[in-house]
Amino acid sequence: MTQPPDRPDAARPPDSGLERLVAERRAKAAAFRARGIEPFPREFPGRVSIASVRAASEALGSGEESDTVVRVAGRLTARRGQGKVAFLDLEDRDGRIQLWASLERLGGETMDLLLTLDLGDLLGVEGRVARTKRGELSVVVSRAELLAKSLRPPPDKHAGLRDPETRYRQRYLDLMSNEDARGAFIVRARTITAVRGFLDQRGFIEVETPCLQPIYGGAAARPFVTHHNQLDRDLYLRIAPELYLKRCIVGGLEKVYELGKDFRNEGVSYKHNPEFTMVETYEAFVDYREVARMLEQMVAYAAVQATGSARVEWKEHVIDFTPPWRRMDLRTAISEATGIDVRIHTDADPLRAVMRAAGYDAPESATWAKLLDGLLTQALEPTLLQPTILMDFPLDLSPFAKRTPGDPGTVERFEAFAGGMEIANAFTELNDPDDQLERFEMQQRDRAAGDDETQPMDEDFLVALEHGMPPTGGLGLGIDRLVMLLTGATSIREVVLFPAMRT
RNA sequence: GGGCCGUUAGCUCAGCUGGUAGAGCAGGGGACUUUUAAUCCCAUGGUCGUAGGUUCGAGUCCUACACGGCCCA
Repeated sequence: MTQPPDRPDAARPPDSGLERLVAERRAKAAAFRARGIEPFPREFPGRVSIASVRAASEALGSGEESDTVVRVAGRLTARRGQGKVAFLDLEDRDGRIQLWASLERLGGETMDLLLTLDLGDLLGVEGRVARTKRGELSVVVSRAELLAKSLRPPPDKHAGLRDPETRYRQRYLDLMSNEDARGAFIVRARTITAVRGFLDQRGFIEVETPCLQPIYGGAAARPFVTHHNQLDRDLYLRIAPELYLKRCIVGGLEKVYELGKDFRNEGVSYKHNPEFTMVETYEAFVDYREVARMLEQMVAYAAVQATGSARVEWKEHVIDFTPPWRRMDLRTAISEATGIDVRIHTDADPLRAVMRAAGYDAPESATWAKLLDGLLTQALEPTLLQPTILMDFPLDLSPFAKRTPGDPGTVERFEAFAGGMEIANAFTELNDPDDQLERFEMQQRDRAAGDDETQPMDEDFLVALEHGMPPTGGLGLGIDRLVMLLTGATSIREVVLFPAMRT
């Protein structure tokens, strides 16, 4: 396994490669101190971003030097030339710019500083902006200051860091050496800002509800268990904020959302991380059809804000989030995709037989609803590349959704898919406390039958519903998966800064 | 959980049928006043993921394990 490098003072054979490189860097830091240069100074005032320098200097012609003096700071990523003139590349979060250093302008001491620096050191410079004869925008260095000494060698300046394990475990190395990695997290930040802005603008208020919950609920998942020492009781990390957000609706907050982490004790895959980010919204007085309209507008808005377009490249395709999205009835979609009509096979045994005959996985213990869900996952979901809203789910899979009038086995629920993944889940919220009690009881029966992803009974939530919850449309949108789609990432680990790793 | 692949210098990677471990970059010494992966010369840097096994001899073959990646469940 690839371990993070040992500390330099750790016992190891003398003069090993890394130890020597670190010793050389430490010796340089000591030499700076001996000359009265602090290798870790406290500030670099007046610094502007490299991107802003570039934007302000577009008109500068080759061979021209402007009167503008700028102060830029960042990491030293490359150096060309030595002796009496040198070119260095300085990189900050949003850009890279060449530094042009000459003995003539700088004098021996500063020139020596620049030539003694190591790649990876943090550096601040002041100078006029110029464009070289060959057209490269540069800062003609008149002052230079070491801002932080890097004591360990950075990844390769061209190839960057490739090893996926090191990229995830030491993400800072990925961020400093791979511009794409940095870009993905900038898109992520913009996406979250856009989602918040969209909801705020529509009159939602952002609320915060407990992550540590005495009873978990709101999704079909196994929880993490933790313990409060003083209260001497176990608590669960939330699998969803749903039941608390509905309490807010009961209280009259009318339109609420929460954007934050949920925790589900399940396997890790390209689209699952045990902790992940979800936005849940609840709006009083609307049903799931209105939620669907809001979702497609919100996602299209976020895509434009984060990437500049509602059309994004995904693998070899282009996904177009422009509303309206395709809407299909779940059962129709399944029979079109599989040839299996779940409206004919209305019991578990015949459906299981047909599924097995068609080559699908159909566990003996699965109920009819679970089998249908299996068909969705196996046959339909991977084909849903363009944004698609599948409407009307089996009641058994949806303990918090309102029944469809005149169709007792069905609820007003939709899931949205794109890129072959589920990205959102929504329903007309169940607000009849007696029906809710029945649903909890159904869940208890399923648990007794061996299902370990059922909802535990939540009496306190029922009491809240008994005080009266307005008709409400609710939504959960997976932020990580949305960001995957907006960045072209094929693994959730590419959009989670510090993904879960073994040990 | 199963299958396949990977783990060699700080980084990126070679290393064939088993025969004393290589390159580029980075780092060290030197040359160079407009470079763009700068260039040129010199020297340096390795418990080949871990533990066993086969063999006269293992980076290479076998087994187990660890960690990772991809696919499947």
